[in-house]
Amino acid sequence: MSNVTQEPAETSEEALHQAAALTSTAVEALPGGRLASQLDGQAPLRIKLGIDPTAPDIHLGHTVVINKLREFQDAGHQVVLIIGDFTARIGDPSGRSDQRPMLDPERIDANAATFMEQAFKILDRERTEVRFNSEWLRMGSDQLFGLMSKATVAQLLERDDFQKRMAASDPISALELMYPLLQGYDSVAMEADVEVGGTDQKFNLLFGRDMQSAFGRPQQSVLTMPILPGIDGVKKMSKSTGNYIGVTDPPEEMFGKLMRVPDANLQEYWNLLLSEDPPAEVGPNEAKRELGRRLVARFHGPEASGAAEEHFNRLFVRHEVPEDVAEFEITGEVHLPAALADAFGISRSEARRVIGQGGVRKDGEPLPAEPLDYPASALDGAVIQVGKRRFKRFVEVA
RNA sequence: GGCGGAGUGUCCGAGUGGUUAAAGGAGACCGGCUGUAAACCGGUUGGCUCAGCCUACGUAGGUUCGAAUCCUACCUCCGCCA
Repeated sequence: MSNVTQEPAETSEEALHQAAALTSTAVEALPGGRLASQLDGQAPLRIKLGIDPTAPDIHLGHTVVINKLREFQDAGHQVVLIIGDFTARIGDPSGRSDQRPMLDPERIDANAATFMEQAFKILDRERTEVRFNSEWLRMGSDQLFGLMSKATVAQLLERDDFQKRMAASDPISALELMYPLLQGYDSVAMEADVEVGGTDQKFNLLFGRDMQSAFGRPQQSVLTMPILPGIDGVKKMSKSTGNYIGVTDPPEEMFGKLMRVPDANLQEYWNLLLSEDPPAEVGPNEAKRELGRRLVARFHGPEASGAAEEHFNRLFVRHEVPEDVAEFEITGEVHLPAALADAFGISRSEARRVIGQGGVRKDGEPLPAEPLDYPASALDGAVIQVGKRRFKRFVEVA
């Protein structure tokens, strides 16, 4: 029992080499040297990634970690993808400054399904085991109490997120306190050898080790990956802050969003998403374009990438109307604020404001603040544009 | 269980009876400059049948000519004591 956690006396040259390669883009690999000695064993390692299906879409931030899993797969190891359908009901407190609402089960299931679908754009299906953690976490209270006795409140409160919240007098629910215990138990149940996550997951990942040792299991090693900033270049990429690029974003949108990433973040984006340095000999504009081409090609295929760039040039370099603009049907007398509200999903008041600011164009020409009413025939076939990137073709119908 | 504090717009945060749709900041949006970058500059940022009207300051009532501001109850959160 006691010798399972002991490191072998010597680690082979080859294992050291492999470990170095696998940890090259990681921020930390803990504990030091453990991965190398694990790699020395002949059996494939079980690499765990826990995912909370709180949002349906994978964005580029997630792909940093998923890419790492792929590297492990390519080296012959087994990935265990854990869909946190049970833990999602609690909500991971990591990086949170407030409580999360509990999610309902149907939403979680739907999210999990699309999430997996998207993860397989990167992962090798053959070497991926997908499990839902409700499978083992939906336990009886006896077992749950046993689990809870393995950790102290002090340990659970140690984490930075909670310290901050307490300092700010923000609430922490007892349920949230349970999160690391449950996630840690995932590692026990799945016999994880390695767990991968963002640096914001460090506490949870390390807690998994504590749980494993509490249950007399060998302890996993932990790999933390850098957090990709969102397209604002500042905050962590996430759906809720709206600064994300989704894996399923249409090609033009993905390309466009990548072009909006601040130059200062280029290096980071290249390193984390392509595992390369940006080309030194070209300027930031071209480096960003190349980033866009490659990523669009990865998720949508090479043809899509060319089309996306062309679309970008058309709209933002040549300031032309996009090729295919969705149509919006109008009839009779058109009250512009109302039509814009319906066509673009904004309020009528907002529509009025934008018109007043010269932000609404008809076939490229700004519309004046007056009049607000037009006969449908005057707008028939015209491309109406709000701001720089929202377009609708108005079409008169009888 | 007792005592005390707090709940304001997307978020943070001023505001303690009347020019308060509510200071300031962040974010977002529009425009300018550009490489749709960032930075910077200007404007906007509750809704609507828009020179007016309606709805809003935890919820429900009440006092008052008039309330985000005072009173009562309730809900939620925080702290201290037990």
